[in-house]
Amino acid sequence: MYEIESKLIEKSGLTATNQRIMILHFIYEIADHPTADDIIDWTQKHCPKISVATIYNTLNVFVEKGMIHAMSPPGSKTIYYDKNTHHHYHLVDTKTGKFQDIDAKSIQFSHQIEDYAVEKVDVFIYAHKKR
Amino acid sequence: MYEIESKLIEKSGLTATNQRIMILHFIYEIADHPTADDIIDWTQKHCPKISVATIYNTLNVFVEKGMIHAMSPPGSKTIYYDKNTHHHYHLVDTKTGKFQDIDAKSIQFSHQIEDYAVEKVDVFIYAHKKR
DNA sequence: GTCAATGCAAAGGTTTTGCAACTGG
DNA sequence: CCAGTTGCAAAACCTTTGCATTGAC
Repeated sequence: MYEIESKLIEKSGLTATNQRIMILHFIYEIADHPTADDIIDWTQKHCPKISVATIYNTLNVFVEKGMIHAMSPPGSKTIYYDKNTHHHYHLVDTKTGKFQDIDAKSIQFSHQIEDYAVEKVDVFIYAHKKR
Repeated sequence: MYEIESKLIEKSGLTATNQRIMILHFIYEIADHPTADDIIDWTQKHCPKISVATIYNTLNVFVEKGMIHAMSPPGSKTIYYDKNTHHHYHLVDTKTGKFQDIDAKSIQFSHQIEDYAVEKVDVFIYAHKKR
């Protein structure tokens, strides 16, 4: 149980504690772009006495180590966490507020920005489903 | 003086008060992607006794009315304000942390997202200038 | 046994709110 | 005047911090 999570945590040089495993498990296997609050809710139900301090600290450590991704839609200050897999963008459904991963290949960049070395691109597409 | 700002405020059905004019003036004419804090600093120097409550309220009203744009780079919780002109994206210089507007035409979308009606696209490009 | 990780509660910073006072048309 | 706007201070909110305790190896 939780071998994947444990491995990932240890690979980053951290101790695979219950709290960390549960947080990572939630982000990787259960939640879809959760906020810190979502994570607090779920982990506190599934892990007796995990404290918010630990959760915030852990999330910061995970982001530092590159195990998860943090992002916030432009104009919002809410941070959403995301498993850090391949390169993808986000489609924001403006009706539901839900995120959807979309493939990076659906967007092409022309070489207009030639004197810059692009490191990372984050794209937020706000849209609603056509009836 | 400040005719442009006044017109814009009144066009949105609001009273063009000193406070509102100064806030809008700063965002439109002086600042480059300021934060709420930048706006507080500047307006309080140029407008006696403007309160933070008013500034925050005004910013929220301006955003609602579409007079300005609010955005926060993915992963950050700081909100930056921007004059709302034509459709453009942001190039984030990862060395300096500064934003730069880039033309929307430099990015093309393939029609992979056919069942969604796209309303708005926000693109954050993190890059650094080549040597 | 030792160092890292955790929990608690308090502090921190930012934004919002309630309400009374003010102001512009 | 009178609705809309503002200022003040308090509250709300979310996140971080300090420190003592616990837990992993």
